[in-house]
Amino acid sequence: MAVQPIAPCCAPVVETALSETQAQQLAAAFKVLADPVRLRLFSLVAAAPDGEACACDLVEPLGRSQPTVSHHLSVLVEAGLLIREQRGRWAWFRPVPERLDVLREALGAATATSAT
Amino acid sequence: MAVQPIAPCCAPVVETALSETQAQQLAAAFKVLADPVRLRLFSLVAAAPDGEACACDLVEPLGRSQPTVSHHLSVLVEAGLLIREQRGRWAWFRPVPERLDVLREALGAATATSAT
DNA sequence: CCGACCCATCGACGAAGATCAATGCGTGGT
DNA sequence: ACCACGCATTGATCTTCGTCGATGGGTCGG
Repeated sequence: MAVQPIAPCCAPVVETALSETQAQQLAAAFKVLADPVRLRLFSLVAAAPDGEACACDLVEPLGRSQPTVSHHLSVLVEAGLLIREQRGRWAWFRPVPERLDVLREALGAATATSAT
Repeated sequence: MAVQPIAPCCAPVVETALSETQAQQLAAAFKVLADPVRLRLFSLVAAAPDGEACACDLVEPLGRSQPTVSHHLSVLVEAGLLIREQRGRWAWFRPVPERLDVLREALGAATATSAT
């Protein structure tokens, strides 16, 4: 997918208009999460009991082929959302939830729901 | 793009693993924002001085053709991020920032940056 | 009325991406 | 050494999506 690490790029979208460059970076970041397989992969790893997961345990629950899962894992690693660690013949993945902060900040502050 | 309104679907991605249906809904929501033109459109409308913007003022700053801008505006409206109001021959758009709350919540709570 | 204007829709084209079968490359057990 | 295993890479296919030119439907001014 030609992915780049998710990096802070801009003030909240609701406050100031984005430049073309800022919009491209933000869109690329959202594009990483704009796929159900990648979302499930990240959530599987992030919700794993030990804070890490083996690739061998990720293929079956997704119902996709092994190359497809490997591809999506690479995208997540390149985006900085996952860290890959090789242990013998197994590849283990740990989440980097701080990378999500960039996107959350770009979405702006939470809207007051029941304020007067 | 065959868009559906952005709606709450799931707990934060870092806490519990997403089901296939939840992942599809979330991915669809992120896909709406995974385009630089749509991001700039939304930010232009959201940052407009009067809280609304005319479509006639959105074509030129984006550098895209009028049909393209109209298409992206439709996607944003179908997703519930913008509201379209027709006034004579002009189409005015207002942002619905609350729709972003769903995505922010799905990203989970903010990560403590300098906490001890 | 008639023409200018704004905008949505249609049809088509090209680029990007998701997917899989086949293959290659390490690693570890026997 | 050899083979089984786990995973990445390649090549190819099919779908999705962004884009634009052309067109059509309303709306306003003269």
